[in-house]
Amino acid sequence: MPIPKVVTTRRQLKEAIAFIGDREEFAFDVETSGEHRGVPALNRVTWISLASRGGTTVIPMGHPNGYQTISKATRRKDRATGKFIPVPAVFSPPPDQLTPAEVFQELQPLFFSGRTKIAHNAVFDLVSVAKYFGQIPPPPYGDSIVAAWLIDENRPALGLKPLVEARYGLRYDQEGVGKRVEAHPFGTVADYAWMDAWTTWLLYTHLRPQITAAGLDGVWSLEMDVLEALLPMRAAGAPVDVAALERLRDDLRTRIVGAEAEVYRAAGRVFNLASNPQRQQVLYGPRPAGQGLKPKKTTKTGAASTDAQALSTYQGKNAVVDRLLEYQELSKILSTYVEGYLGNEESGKASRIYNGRIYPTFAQYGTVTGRFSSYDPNIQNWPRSDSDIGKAIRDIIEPPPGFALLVADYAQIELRILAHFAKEGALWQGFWDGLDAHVATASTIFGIAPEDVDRAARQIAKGMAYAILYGAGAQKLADMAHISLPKASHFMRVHERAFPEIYAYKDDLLRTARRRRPVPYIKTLLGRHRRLPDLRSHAEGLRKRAERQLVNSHIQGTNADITKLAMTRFDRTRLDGMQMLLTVHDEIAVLCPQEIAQEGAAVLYDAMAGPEMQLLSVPLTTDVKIVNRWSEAK
DNA sequence: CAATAGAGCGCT
DNA sequence: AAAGCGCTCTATTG
Repeated sequence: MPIPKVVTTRRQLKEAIAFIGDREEFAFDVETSGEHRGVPALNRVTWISLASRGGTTVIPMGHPNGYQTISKATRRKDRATGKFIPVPAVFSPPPDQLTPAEVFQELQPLFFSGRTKIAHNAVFDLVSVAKYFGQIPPPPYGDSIVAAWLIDENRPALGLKPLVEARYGLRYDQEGVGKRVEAHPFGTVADYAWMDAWTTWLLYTHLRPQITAAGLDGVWSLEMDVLEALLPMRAAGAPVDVAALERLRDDLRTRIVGAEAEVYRAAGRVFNLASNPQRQQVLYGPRPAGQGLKPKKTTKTGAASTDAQALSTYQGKNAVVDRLLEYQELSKILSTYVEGYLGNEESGKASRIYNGRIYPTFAQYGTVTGRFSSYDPNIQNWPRSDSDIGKAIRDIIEPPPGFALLVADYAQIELRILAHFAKEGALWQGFWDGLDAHVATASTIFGIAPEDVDRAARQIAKGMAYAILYGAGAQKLADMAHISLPKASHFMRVHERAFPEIYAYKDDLLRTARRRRPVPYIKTLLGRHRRLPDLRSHAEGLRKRAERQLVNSHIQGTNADITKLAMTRFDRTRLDGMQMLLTVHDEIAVLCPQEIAQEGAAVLYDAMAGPEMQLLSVPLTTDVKIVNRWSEAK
């Protein structure tokens, strides 16, 4: 029996499910509505479409519209004011539809079976439907966005529409139906949702064999396990102390008003502190209107830079500079981390806190190196705990009563990975001897005993380590370590003599990558690829850049492999009540019932650094802290 | 009005 | 001529 195209009756639903149920794997896609349509823990699913070999179906369950009956115009000009006013579309009543309860009850056997559930960005769709099932559908999973990313991590747009257009030359959403399905007619949305499931199926069946052909089955399996670990995280979100955030808002607002006034007083004029052209005038314009400072730095377009680095020369010497830097710090925190979450009526910012929780999205496909990215909100760039303001921000994560926060991070993991790849030498030995890596490096470079290494020497060594990782030049090192350029060059030469194995590793890696066809690439510890076409560029600047990216990707990507593996291990071994909250590249934070905090910490430790995680030829160590607030961890 | 670019800045 | 991100604001362009 063929599959019905649009399902509005129980009989059709049973037919559709019987058809899909005959298959081992199926793709699905949800359309969501409501205030929180982008938050899968809270949104309302108004359509679900299913596709598999030979058939695709779409199931509406609460679409509000029928046909569009009056005008196609979306806005009209007001005669009196000349402004545009939105015109609400007028629709006929929608057809009778099944309810979500009816639909998900029937879908239960399909989703809670051994069939492979495939979607494009599957975490979103799986968590969206999990609410209706009362639990998260089990693996196996497939994800066409992850597949496309593993095959080409450099692709700028991984969305379903760009991929479908690139592969099939097909464009089916010119009007942006998917952005707001409830604003479109029933038939339009039916076609749209149907296409989403169908194209997801097409893409997946096209891409999945390519994963195998490219030798990426290992990372694919890792990423599907990561996807599984992300589901409960995304479903639960992270609890936030709203009252503390509001107090912080009030405090910052007061301080900013003062800071702003002080800038104006010092400058002798009022201007827009956030406008670069105006800041340039005030700082670099001739006296008396401006401060007459000499620009120390230009932006990439050649303008006089007013960033903190450019102004640092005049710190303590010019009152406008000092006050401006203070203002800048406060206003960054307020707008990004406080009002960005609480919302702000005046500027029209929406709140990002729902039921006392934020729901950051961790995109496992969000970077070219294999790391996660985080957005809406980005929780990976919260200010560090070494300032009071940073502490206050981090501390808005509030464990519920009876819960502790476990915070674990890998110690110097990128340097350990570097030592592992270099296989031998002073860095490698230093990790085995349990030395502080930077102290050990300083001791080697300067030829002094470790106990004689002072802070300045350690700072230079640390700068050196990151210079190697990121491929910085002598100038950058000089800036970082606050030393002269000749000194920096000298230390870099000494470093090269003291750690020949590191430079041999880099050369080797470059050679291996260059030999690969058709495009040069590296493989991380767990087999992830990073392609760098520019490694063969004839433009020296591009080629050198690609060389730096290659070394960095090898190390950063291996770090991502290890952290992602640790997350999957944690997900499998976590005790009842434990919940992963967030991950910041080399760090994992977890909620744990207070009474099992010790056992929980041991489980987390083992997941991150237990015997099975000793994947490197140097020890991989982790520090797990049991705290009440995040800032206490550092 | 919406989208984009540029500058700037938070993090590992 | 330092790798990888996302967010906010202003100014400009469509």
